[in-house]
Amino acid sequence: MTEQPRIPLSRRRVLRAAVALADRDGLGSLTMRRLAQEVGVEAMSLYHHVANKEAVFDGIVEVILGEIMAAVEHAEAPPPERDWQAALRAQILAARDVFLRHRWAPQVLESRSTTSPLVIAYYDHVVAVLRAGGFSYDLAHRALHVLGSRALGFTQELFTPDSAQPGEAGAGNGAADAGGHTAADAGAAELMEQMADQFPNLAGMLAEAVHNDPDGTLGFCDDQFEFEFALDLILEGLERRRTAGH
Amino acid sequence: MTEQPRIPLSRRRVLRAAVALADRDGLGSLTMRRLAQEVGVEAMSLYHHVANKEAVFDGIVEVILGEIMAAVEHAEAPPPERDWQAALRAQILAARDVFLRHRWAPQVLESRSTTSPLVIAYYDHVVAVLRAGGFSYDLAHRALHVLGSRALGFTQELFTPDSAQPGEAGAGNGAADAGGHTAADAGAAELMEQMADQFPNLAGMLAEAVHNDPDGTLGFCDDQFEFEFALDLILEGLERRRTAGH
DNA sequence: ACCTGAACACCGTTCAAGT
DNA sequence: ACCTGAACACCGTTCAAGT
Repeated sequence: MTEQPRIPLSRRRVLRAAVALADRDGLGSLTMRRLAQEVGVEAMSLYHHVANKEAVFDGIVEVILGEIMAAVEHAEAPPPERDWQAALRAQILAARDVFLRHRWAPQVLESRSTTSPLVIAYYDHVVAVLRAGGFSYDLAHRALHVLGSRALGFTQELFTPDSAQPGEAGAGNGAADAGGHTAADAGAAELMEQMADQFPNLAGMLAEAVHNDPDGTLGFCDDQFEFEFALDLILEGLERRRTAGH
Repeated sequence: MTEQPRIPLSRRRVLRAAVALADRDGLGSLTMRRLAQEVGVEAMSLYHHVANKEAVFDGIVEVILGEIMAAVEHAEAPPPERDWQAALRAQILAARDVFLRHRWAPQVLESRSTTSPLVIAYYDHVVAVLRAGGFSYDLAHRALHVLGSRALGFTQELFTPDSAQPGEAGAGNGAADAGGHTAADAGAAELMEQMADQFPNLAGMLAEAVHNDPDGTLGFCDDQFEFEFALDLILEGLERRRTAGH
């Protein structure tokens, strides 16, 4: 409609449209029919450029990892021989920026059963940094396990002590909307008390955090701050083991 | 067929069947129709006991978290006031055992958009242990972020430097089976060389690990060992920050 | 109260047919 | 070579009807 279908379809164009669609409407909206519609074609035409839907997921993982590789290359960091911690830290935070632009990407990445060669290449690069920093292969191997997905710049949070995050979350046919219209008004304090009964320790944690931050400019959980705190703790622990000669 | 449908259906029985089905055939086989078949009923009958499929997923998360709570309560651990590291370590490893029995559980847990009250209760207990160990609320909060899902006993591995894991992995209509019949014989060494070219650092890591373990009784990645190494590194890092008075 | 059959609105995917 | 329409085999779910 809005543009004439001049350029012929290609695998690349399909995958870029898939990424854009997931960015805009969430992963649940990424169906073959919707994707076809997005590139102005019938669903079955997609199969000339991708084998099936699994291949689409593999493809968008490739796209995201391409962005990560580019971001890592352009990151400003000291040579790892001089300061491996600063070098790895800069690389990981650069990778993290990509995931902040594509919030659905961790979920897709974790859903892949066979590891993408680009993921392997990324971890190969991490090992290169560690080796340059004086790690044995053994400790480098262990470091990969300790870092886990954090090496790529994200952690899947099971539990955010923040207020409930709104918005769509998955495939979601809108449900679970009943009886929530008192949450913002008088119900807030009541809910707080209820939580204090059931989860006294978390409630205490929450109460103190609110107290410490009266201006409320920062959220209770500043994810970026927490991510860096955790990352530094791990890097420091690894350095300690390295100098201990593991 | 094999047993008469004596006892009437119940939410509890539906959820236990769902867990058993996921254990046996994988998460991809968990459809409303298959589940109904499993309890000897038509698919539509399930809707008298669960609201919809999302409710089934929420339900089996409840079941697993119930198992975890029970396992944690029966774990042998010193009182956290005396040794918080040993106490938390024992709790986390007990929780981990449950996930080792239900390999699909992490994926379901991470797919939930609203955090289960049982997950909150679990993390409340973690904070209790930390508080007893002398943590400020602030540092306890940070500890939750550092631990992430590791507090529950699992880490989602993006990349296992092991040999490719076989078997089913998801919804999987069997695909990607072409041209793999030389993997076990002469192809292995060839593949090794190919990897050495593309991923020199990982290849070096792999080569040394094989050399260090000539008997081959242990895999390259002993996950339990790695999990405990990472956990101890983190616990140690947290203790260091605690005594530093954060 | 609990279960059912038929039907609806979606999926991913195959196949024979168009240009 | 690339795209299409109709069809198939699955989903989750609704609804009116059975006992």
